[in-house]
Amino acid sequence: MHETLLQYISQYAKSSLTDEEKGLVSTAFLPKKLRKKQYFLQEGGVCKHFGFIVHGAMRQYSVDEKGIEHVVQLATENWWVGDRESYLMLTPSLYNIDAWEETNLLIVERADLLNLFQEVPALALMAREMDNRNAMASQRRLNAAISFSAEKRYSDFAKDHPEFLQRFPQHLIASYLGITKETLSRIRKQLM
Amino acid sequence: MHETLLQYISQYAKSSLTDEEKGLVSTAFLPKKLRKKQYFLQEGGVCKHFGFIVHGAMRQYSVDEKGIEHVVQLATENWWVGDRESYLMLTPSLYNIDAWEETNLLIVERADLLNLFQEVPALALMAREMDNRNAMASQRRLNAAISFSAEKRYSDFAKDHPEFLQRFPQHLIASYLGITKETLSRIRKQLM
DNA sequence: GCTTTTCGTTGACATTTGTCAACGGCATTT
DNA sequence: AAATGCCGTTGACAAATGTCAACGAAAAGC
Repeated sequence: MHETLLQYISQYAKSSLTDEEKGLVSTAFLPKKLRKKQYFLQEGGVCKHFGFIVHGAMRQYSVDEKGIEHVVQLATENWWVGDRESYLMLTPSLYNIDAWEETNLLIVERADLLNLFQEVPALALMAREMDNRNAMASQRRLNAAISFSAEKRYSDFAKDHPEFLQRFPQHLIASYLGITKETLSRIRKQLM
Repeated sequence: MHETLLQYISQYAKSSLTDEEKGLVSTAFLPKKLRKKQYFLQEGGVCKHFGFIVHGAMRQYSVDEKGIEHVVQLATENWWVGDRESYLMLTPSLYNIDAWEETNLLIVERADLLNLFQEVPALALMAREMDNRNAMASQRRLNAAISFSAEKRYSDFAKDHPEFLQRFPQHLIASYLGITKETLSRIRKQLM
């Protein structure tokens, strides 16, 4: 169960873990199973855990005044879930995070993670690497949102994340791209 | 000249610098003056410096196939400028960064900054704090881009950054919000 | 196996936003 | 003072996208 995570850490930290470090990590990250539609975090709640997806698929989204859901993130195996702002500031989250498919997570508590960063340097390195990747991805997505047409956003997405097209229904993809499901349906039709 | 930066660092690192550390920082950060419209970074170039704005106003933007500029960031006093992706990956940047007003910067080279992080722990702390703030701001802006109408994006922006309304012309604000200057003009008219 | 939900599509129409051209005001330059 | 360029606004119109309703197919639940 923890093997995937341990391998993931050494891969992104570019260094391997000692047996002791592996033990520390395995102790702090607890397995958790989520059923379909089950919440990992609900709007208004404080994000006190981060989760690593071992198997499954999840989404993070906000809900507007009209009750419409807006997907800010889709995540499958080997992705991290959690709301960074709420986690860092201990403020109520603006987002919901739930399981789209039945999902196996390894979750870690805030305090434990902060300790682990001291004890397992590779984990801190990995976290920094993830932060950087996340920052770069956000910048690109933001630029796409203000610069590109819905059609280009979709074809870029399909090129960059073909696996998501299989994994998530079109209305979630549409929401992620900031358009309605009807518009996405028409764009796809036109791309043939 | 360096006073502003030194104070900024201790403020965000929540710790003060020794005289030796101040010396190291002051040596590594070189003053640079940019005239209006002068580039700090051009598309295709690799971002080898980061800049701290002591006085002035700048913008970061991409240019699409039609030659239209899309502003991804506006920055004034006490902001950092640079393209993170290019800086981290040493790849050609997708963005231009230039001075909107005459600007005084303190710039630091990649290698020097990496060394400084070892020698001045407070600087590394500050950088981490900036990374976190940047990540939170990106998440919010992304959510706004896919969730809110142009009108709401503008009024939120006006509430959060009233100083920018004075500092930058409307067509730059419009671009930052992902709309045209005509649309922004009409939105403003309607908000009265 | 049957029922219920979810999903994707389509049509008709409304709304939002963009495009293009023109104009006047204002500041800067010469 | 005149000329120039930049800026914000407006009108007429076009294009993109959203809304609402309906339908059938597929999947999920019972």
